[in-house]
Amino acid sequence: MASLLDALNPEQLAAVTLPHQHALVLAGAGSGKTRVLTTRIAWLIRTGSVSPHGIIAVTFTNKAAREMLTRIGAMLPISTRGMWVGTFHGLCNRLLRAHHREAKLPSTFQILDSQDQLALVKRVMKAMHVDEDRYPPRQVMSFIAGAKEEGRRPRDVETYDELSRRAHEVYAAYDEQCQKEGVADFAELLLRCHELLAHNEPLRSHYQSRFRHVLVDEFQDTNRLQYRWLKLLAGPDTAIFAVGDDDQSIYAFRGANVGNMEDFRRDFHVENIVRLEQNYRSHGHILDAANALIGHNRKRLGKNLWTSAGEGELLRVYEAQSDGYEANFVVEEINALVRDGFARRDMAVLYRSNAQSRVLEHALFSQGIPYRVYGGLRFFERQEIKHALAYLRLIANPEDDGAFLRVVNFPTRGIGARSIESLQDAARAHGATLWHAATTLTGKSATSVGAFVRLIGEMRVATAGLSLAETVEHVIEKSGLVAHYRKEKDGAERVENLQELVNAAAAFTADDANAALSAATVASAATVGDGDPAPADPLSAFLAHAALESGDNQAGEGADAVQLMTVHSAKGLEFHAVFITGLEEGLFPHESSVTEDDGLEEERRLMYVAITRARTRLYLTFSQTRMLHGQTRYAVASRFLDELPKEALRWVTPRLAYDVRPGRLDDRAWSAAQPPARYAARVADKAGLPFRIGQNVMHPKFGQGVIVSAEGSGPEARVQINFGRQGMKWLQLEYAKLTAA
DNA sequence: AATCCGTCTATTTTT
DNA sequence: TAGACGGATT
Repeated sequence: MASLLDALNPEQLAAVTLPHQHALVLAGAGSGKTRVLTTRIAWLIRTGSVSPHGIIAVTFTNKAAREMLTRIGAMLPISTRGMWVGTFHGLCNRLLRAHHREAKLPSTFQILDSQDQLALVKRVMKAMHVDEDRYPPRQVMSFIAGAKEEGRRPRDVETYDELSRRAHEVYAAYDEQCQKEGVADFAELLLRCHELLAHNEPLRSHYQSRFRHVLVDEFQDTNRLQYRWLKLLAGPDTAIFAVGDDDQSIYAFRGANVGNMEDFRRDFHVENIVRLEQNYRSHGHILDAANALIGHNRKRLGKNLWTSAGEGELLRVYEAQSDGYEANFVVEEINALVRDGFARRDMAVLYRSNAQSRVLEHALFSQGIPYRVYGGLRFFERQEIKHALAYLRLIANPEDDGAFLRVVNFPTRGIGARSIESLQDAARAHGATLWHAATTLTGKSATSVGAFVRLIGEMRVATAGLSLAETVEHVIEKSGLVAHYRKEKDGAERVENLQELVNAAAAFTADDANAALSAATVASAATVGDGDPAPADPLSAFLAHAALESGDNQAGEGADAVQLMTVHSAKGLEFHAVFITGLEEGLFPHESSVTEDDGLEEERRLMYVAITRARTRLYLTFSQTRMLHGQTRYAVASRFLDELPKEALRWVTPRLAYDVRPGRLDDRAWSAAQPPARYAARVADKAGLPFRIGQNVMHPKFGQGVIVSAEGSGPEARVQINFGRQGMKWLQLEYAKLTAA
């Protein structure tokens, strides 16, 4: 026991050994959050206060769930089987599979990923003759997802405008269609599971008494429905152990509700609140900067990180003339760091939006520096994989219209738009699925649709006795997918991926299926049965796995490469050296955040997350000009730079030839941008304005700004000025009292 | 059925 | 700027 708790600091120890009561752990960045969570679980089991069977631990990502399992496994001699550790969606899926009848789902129900979901929304809208231009499917989809995340079915939804009224109608039809096809989108997993527990008292009390400990990771990221789900799961003898950091809440845009932390405290009368403030990651100046920055936020539970590691290096600030120069600076510094013996994989270049990666990649590539870009297409999202999965889905559940449409004519088998349309008409007329229409209409006839129906039928028969891997192998061959991609000129990689899918299926049977599906069933004589099912249908399980865990996005995990990613995806990671790039008003903080409620505070939290990724060295860079949407934009430095303590910063921009302002290294003049002369000259000639684009100006009301663009001439002339935190303004030159600054 | 071309759009993302 | 998408063309 001692060894388990040995290396914990007093706060961590307090959290780990809390009594069997609800608790909220405010875990600052780098404060050993995962360690506390996993040690808590190990401690509970070791002290015999609960069996693995009585624990459920919820995370947001599969990665976090895996990490937790690995670490628990390392701490405990016993098997972690029987313990429910997973994502909200994964755990709900498990419950729904186990109780599919009560949840009114077929045992083989399929999970729609966002791609599938959007396709279904479009299909429903088309059937309803809803104008896609007036009601963009994406917006309708997020309306539906948003409603579900609030726990609302169509009958509970309030509409407020034209779009929401129409979206509401689509929602109703969409839900009906999902039910007909036996498919569930991501939000549906949670909502359906919530309803299952809410409406089925025996089931609810069964799980409530089973799970004596509910542990939640990243609690600040939970949405309303997830919180309600947790509340349902917690019975009178359940203790919820929630770990989170309100300062790292950066997912409000997808429904995360930090307010859940306050609500939790109130709803559960939480008395045990532990703050983990000792940071084991970053040096002093970095933490000073992080603390000072986040101190500008009003809405906080309050926390101050400290370290015993010493002050360390100053943060290096660099102002570039253009995004290209900024990238070059980053590359030079990376080269220098490599020369000093640091691993590239221990350096990260962060940016606010993905579009910024291009210039950086270009610079890295031309210098021959290996790099890896996070994000992008994941394995199970690839076209060829989705196609193969669609065949598999049809074998498991032919009513799946999405899967049907995806492959009915792929590879092409002479089923054109008109035959598909007549199928859709028939299906609609009978209120049935496409499969139903196809089988009843064409029956055993010699039409191409009939041939497709037979193909699927044959596949189902042929794979009935096969292993999962053999099934996949059979399907990718017999469907003609492999042959099709062999013929295609750039198909080699796709064929490889299909082969990789077979491997994934083989691996799945070995590990995941057992871990996920046949976890120890501690005999529950309960009438209810337990969510530890006998490995029901391996194919459905594999398909669920494919939807819930979309796989890695890139190969080359092991390579020593510089890591490029958005600040969002850097959350939870740490690096020796971190570059935060594009620190400009309008970009970071992003311009669309100023109109959102609490948008700026969320941007600031994002910056806080970015800063706290760095262990020893942190670069903050921005550029005077940036190519955005095909246009050069002039920008001023991000206000976040002003919010950092000067004592922690070291200005590293070399004095530029054109820049002769005195004392610029010391005073705040650098926060106004000076564009390269060549841009200014060209535009000034053309527009004939007294002011140049890129020029710094002073306005009596708005203060200092930079001219971003101009239009018109003479008395009509107007200029657009970026006043930094005052925002972007169009001013008529004739009236605006502008002076050169 | 495949390819081409014009139009549109552009924050962040996991499941 | 560049990628995605939809419609039209070959």
